[in-house]
Amino acid sequence: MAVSMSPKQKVYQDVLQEIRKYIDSNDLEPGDKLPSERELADNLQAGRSSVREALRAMELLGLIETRRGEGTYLSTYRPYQTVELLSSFILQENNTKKDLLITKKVMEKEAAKIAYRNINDKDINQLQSITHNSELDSNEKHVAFFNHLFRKADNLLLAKVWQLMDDFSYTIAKLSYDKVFYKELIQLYKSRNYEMIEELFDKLSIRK
Amino acid sequence: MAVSMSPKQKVYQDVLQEIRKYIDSNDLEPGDKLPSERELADNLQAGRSSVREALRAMELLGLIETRRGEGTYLSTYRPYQTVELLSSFILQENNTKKDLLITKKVMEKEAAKIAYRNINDKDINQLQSITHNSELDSNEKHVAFFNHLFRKADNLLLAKVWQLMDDFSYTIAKLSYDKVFYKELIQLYKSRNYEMIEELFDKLSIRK
DNA sequence: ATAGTTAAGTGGTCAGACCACCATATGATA
DNA sequence: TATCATATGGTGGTCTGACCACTTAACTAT
Repeated sequence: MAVSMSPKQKVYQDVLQEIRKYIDSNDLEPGDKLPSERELADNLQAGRSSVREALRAMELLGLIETRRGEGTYLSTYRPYQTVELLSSFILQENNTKKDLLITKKVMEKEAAKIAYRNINDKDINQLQSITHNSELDSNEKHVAFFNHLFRKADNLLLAKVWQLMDDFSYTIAKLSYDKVFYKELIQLYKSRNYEMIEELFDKLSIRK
Repeated sequence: MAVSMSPKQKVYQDVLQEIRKYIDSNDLEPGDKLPSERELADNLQAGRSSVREALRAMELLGLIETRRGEGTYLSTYRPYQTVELLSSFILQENNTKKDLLITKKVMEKEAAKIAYRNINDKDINQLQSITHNSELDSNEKHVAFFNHLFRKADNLLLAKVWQLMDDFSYTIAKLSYDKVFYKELIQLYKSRNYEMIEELFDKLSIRK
């Protein structure tokens, strides 16, 4: 039946605890391999399906990585995956257009500001070539442009959340700023004018 | 076999997506009932075990609540189990921590600015009473303080995402700002000094 | 030695079987 | 009629056993 004598606890939660203990007592580190599902089931005297429920939950949280044919491995935990999943549920509940667009803009502004100190001449060239790329429509330009900035902002979490919002806003309303905006922002990077970034964004009016 | 024609995706992840869609298209709210596991498996042409893997993961995340003999219900997101579990697995990653704290701060700053135009004398009093409430520790004050600001910012999405970040930062590092900070922010609201809000936040140094 | 084949191990998935539990319909009783 | 016990069906909880797809490594045959 189960693993411990806890009466109410579900088996998969027990398994979760046991796996944690196992990791602990064996000093497993990210990259190390966990026992196979069958072995775990056997050792913990639980069904393989229960073990899998625990492992799948861990996988979804980003705690482990699973490779078919190979095995299950510990991974370095980053909340990105979890945040991503939860956000997708939050977003679906609050798809107010206004909230979405404002929040997105906020994140873009902050990315632009955080990225500021990491922007070099090469980046400026790349940004410029994006705005001049005639193969992209205005939305694609927008995404490419800010993707670059988020990368330079070096905050994966911020980037992920923004990405999610962008995906959602896509179904609601496509958004890009006035052409002039991008040029002006690049200009600010060129002239090393940090203060004006905030102002530039504030001038933007949210419209579809 | 599966639900969609996505080849690489695991079934339980497809199921997750489908459930999300189901919730969306049926306008389900917290407290509402989901179809039974057997029914879902049938409708989505997946095995019950796969459906369960998805549901267990959702349960762990606090997205659903499950009552034996009754059914599965949507719940308002409560991260209890997740937080507890994660904290027992967490391997402190500096980048993660930094990303999280910065992102959180960004959202708090923007909330403070957006809320600005909706803040009245009553709000100022309430904020003040929060900072003076001796029954709260500094973290609780922080949360209560910004909860109020997010409410006034009237952007539910921003608030929810912030809440999410706060939940996670809890597992990594408790965070509140210097006592003086809150007083100064209130002061800025009082004196109707919008410009300085940005500066006040910028002065904050993220420290672990 | 090298290339090709085979076998064993692993995760991915499903179907079916019980169990424990809950709500409700059913029916007997007061 | 009103009340309470009980049967029944639905639901989640769990296990078992069976395949499949894929990877790795050992084992051939060349």
